[in-house]
Amino acid sequence: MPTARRPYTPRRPPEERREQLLDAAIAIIARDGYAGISIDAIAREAGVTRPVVYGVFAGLGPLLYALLDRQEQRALGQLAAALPTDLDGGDPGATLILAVRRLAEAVRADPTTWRPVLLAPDTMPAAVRDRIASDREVVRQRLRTLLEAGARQLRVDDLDAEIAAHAAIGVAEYFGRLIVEDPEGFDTERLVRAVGSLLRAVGL
Amino acid sequence: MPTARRPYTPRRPPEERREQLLDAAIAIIARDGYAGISIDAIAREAGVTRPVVYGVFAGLGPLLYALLDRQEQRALGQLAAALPTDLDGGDPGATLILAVRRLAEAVRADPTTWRPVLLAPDTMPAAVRDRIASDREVVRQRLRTLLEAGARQLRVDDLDAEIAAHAAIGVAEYFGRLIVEDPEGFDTERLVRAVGSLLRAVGL
DNA sequence: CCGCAATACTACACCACTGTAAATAAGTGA
DNA sequence: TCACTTATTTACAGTGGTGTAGTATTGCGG
Repeated sequence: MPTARRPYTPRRPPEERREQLLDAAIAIIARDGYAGISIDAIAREAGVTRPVVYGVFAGLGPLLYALLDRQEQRALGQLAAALPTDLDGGDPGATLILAVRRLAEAVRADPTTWRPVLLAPDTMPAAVRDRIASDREVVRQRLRTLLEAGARQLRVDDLDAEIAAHAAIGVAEYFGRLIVEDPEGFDTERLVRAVGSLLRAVGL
Repeated sequence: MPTARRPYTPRRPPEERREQLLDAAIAIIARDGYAGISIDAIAREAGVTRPVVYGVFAGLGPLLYALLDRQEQRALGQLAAALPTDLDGGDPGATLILAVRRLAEAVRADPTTWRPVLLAPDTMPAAVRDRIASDREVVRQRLRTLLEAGARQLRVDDLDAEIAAHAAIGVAEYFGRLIVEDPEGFDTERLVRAVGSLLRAVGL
């Protein structure tokens, strides 16, 4: 009796297979964390054998890089939508509150996109971590510019915008992780209120 | 010609061997990150064979847990030394600035202790991560109490101490990671000055 | 200086994952 | 319906790690 042959998975053009494999990788990360990721696990998750994966990606590193690339596009898009380009003389406080609410909602609505960015551990390939770090720097510079504009507008002259931008990124990523890990247990409005009273304490 | 026998490493009583192995683990983490950790790697680093490691620890999980345990004692000790127990009617601003400086210096002086706590990736055993999470909660509650006392003293009545404590932990851990990853490139005094001007903005 | 318990090492069986060459099935166009 | 391209599978060789049973060495107490 010959050993039963595995039934063929439906054929897909490479581009479609590629997306499917990235989705499989995300599913594993969401279910088992980054520890569970491997070419083998991804192939299994997609109901496919390893050579299929190698047909589309050169290895785990490139696959993870592609994954980040895809999720990063989405994350940066949501970020751009939440953050103003410049202040235009508008009310900096209102702008901040709006940005906070939008970001919190974006992360809550789409944790799958944000998880690989906010929770990338140091077991990720160096290329991936470097990319995330450089994205973070871009966002931080933009934030710094905004903070400087806000400070000018409010006649604050002793703001260290560099440090402040660091701190803002730190808090934002922290709350982002909180949301990703427990979207239900997070109260966006309470956060917004807290930002509101901080603004009041600073004097608008 | 019989294959050359490996020379015996000097014998050590278990307690001493235990410390040596934990030191070896730390060295690997510092050099290669958490990705490089394994019983095998630790044994090699210590110049010893695997069975020696198994003689002291039941496996990688228990070893990492023991490692965290040791470093955590040191970290919590430094934290306790940096954070006041209560405000006692002292100046909350000065207290905060002192705490910030002490913490920054503590992390800079001893990154080896803090790295496993601040940079524990999700590839760490669940037991380890849970322990870190619960430590964080303890610190956060203490912080919340301090913030409430400070708010009372300053006649601030709309502070959400829960959220504020979260934010403070978020920023503190972020800057902590910055220091651990690049102790030289970090300017403690500049950070302290920035906290100072924030305090001034809030009105002392 | 010798016996022996404590401590270390060797060797093996096993598992999970990697990467690739060769075989096979599935569609597609003539 | 048949040939052919393309996508998928099987099979194998290699790597690195785990955990343990058995054996050798060390160095201390007498």
